[in-house]
Amino acid sequence: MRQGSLREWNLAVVLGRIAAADRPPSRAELAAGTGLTRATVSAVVEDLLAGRLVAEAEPTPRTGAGRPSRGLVLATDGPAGLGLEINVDYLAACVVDLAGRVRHHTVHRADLRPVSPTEALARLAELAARARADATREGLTLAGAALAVPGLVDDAGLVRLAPNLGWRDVPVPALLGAGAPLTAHVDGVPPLVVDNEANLAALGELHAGPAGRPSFLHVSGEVGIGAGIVLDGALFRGARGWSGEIGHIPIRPDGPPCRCGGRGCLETYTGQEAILAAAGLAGADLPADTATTRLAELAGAGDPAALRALAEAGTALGVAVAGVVNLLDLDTVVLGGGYAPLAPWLRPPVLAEISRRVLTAAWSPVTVRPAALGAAAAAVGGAGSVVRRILARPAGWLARPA
Amino acid sequence: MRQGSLREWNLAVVLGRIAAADRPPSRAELAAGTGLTRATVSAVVEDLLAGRLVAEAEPTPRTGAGRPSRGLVLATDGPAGLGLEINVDYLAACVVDLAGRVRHHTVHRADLRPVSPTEALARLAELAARARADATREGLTLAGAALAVPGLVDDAGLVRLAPNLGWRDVPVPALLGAGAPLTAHVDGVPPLVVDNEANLAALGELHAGPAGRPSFLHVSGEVGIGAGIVLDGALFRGARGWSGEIGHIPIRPDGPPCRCGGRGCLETYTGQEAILAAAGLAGADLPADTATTRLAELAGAGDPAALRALAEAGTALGVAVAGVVNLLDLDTVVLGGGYAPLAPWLRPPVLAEISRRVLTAAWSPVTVRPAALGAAAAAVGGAGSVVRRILARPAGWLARPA
DNA sequence: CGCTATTTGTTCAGTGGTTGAATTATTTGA
DNA sequence: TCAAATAATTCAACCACTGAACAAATAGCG
Repeated sequence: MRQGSLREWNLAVVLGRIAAADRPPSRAELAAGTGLTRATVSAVVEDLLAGRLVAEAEPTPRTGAGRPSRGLVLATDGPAGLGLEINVDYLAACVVDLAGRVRHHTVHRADLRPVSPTEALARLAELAARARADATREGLTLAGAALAVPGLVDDAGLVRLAPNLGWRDVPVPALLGAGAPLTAHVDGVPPLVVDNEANLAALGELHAGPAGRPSFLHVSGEVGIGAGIVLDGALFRGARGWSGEIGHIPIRPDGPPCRCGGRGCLETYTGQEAILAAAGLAGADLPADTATTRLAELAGAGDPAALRALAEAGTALGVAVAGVVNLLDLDTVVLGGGYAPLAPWLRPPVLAEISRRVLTAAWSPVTVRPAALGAAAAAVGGAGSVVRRILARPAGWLARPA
Repeated sequence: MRQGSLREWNLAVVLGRIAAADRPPSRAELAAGTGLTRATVSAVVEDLLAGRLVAEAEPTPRTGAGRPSRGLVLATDGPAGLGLEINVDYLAACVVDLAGRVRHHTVHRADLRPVSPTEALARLAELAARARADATREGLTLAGAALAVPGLVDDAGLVRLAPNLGWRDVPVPALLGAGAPLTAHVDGVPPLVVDNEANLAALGELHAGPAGRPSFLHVSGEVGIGAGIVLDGALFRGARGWSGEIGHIPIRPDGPPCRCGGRGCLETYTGQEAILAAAGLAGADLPADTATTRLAELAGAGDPAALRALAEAGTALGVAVAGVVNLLDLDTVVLGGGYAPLAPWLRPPVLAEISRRVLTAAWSPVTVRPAALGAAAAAVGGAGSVVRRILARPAGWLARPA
């Protein structure tokens, strides 16, 4: 560790406190909270103010005796993150500022399966350009972009396999034109990172949820089933970045064959297609989200086939989730993606399996809840991950060439 | 971060490099490796030498031109860790020095099930006293102790549940007399930490194995089945410290009932008792380790019942492990505890299930290997965790009152 | 044997960043 | 109007790292 690292570290510590506080903290409060002296905090805050990462809040009318403190808030006219998402039946773009507010959000519904990767990415680039224009108009500077894809992605942004999209070895950053205005690498990170949809959705849930360092499993039920694993407040990506393939956890070793080559995988019981088929909606040939909405309506109306399909799917999901909870000792499971609207019916059987199968459930219960973020959660999560990177290491942003 | 933290950090960085190096590094090499100047490294090393954490190695006869370098090694007469273990059929104590060498090791075989916790811990205290005397004779200073228990342990060292030992809510630190000579808290950590046997065994494997930041699953097959999860070179304990309960992952949701209340848990297929019963060794009433040895002999001799039992157990284990590997994207699975001697027969079916069920196995193979540490791996791992704590934060040790 | 090249480790003035106390700024309450 | 109280800044001191110069120790070579 060099000498200058000290200042870098303290920039991150102070900025992190400002971000985590529930009300704008003063310099004095930051000093008390961090253990640094007020002199040091003042110097650090001066750097942050100069770099447009924080701003002084409007003075609050009533405080008490003494010189009034000036609260510090995250800047809403500084850097922002661009979040993009390609999924089977929609494209999305959004912009999130440092404070975590969604400042722009577009969702474009269309079945992407018959479309070539090149064409799909061209359409996405259009959405991105519009988002960028919007951001510039509001005085924001895009600091980077994250693209969510429903598949396995390697470090270079190559989409190795996106089965439900029919993609294989698609070099996304090159095709997306590397997002012309984002060409500068900030702090060694490329301007566009491509990541798995489930990972980014879990990140979104992490930052939308309560503060702290939670551990939870975010299950994303789309055509496939992905999971994002958050451990101690950090996304766990696995040795090669391919963690979370929960869809192929074996439920019955001799169950129906799965396209992965195994038998009785979770996906054959709880994948979107399996649920819809069991509910008698298979032939309808509706777009996936419409079909899910329809299923929720039927279940709400008490349709027996729908209720039975959801109960069975929930039980299979519960078996898999119970194994994960036993293994990782998680206290929360989040139902996201296509499962979020179905949560009222999936939750009871999942909870039942957990309480049957998790050793420690008796002492400390496991929470199962729908995702806090709605549509295109992965896009929002991706945009959030961009600004989080700046919050975690502000020195890199402050030292940028521009 | 205070100003002094800089030095604290650099002490840890330099000490870590010395520990990780495969041959004693010189101050100059450390400077080149860390990016610090030689002046700084010299100052840091002086502190470490004064604190008896490192020592200068014997000068090597041949070097080349220039002033000969003086290699630095971890001290073997400084702090050491005491590792203790209570299991169903043995007690163990060992002492590990900073360099990771086992300087003392005693295993005392006895069936602990009919013995009261108080009596068992009294016997263990005796082993610990002997280990301590040995350590003192060799010039070592015990810096702390870790006790491995086959059960769920909370932060305060209370054993909530050790089913195979028949323990429930046993306040171990109080009963062990808190190990009289270890009463000082070093750096906020109590002198005795109690932890799960599988966790400590995994830690032992982590440090005995190759350097780096590996991610692996260490499966410990004793009477119950526990697993220690190492992610990015760190043990993952879970939200409440109860991770790794792999024994109750569901294999067949409608399989035989398990004492946990669920059905078809892994333990009902691959627990020690289940394997022995399937091999026709159930009635023999041998101590567990003897029975395992006998089973290995039978399998080695080609006994059909033994081979069939092991193949079936390995398949069930493989199903569970495949799910874990899919979920966490691990590249290594270690067979430890009672599984280590059976690894030649368990490995093929486990590998077969992994290659059938793990999506990414085709691109990057998963290694399945027996544990590197032998008997009482958890005791060695626990002792190692004590000295690792010092290596990770040497300033705390250097600043100790004594 | 003496000289040079070479590499290691130490010394020392210089610098960046934190520290602690004193000082200034701004408000409330008597 | 003034004292009390709290917030923020200023400034000399200090700590740890930096860079360059220097001393130490060895190999190679004539």
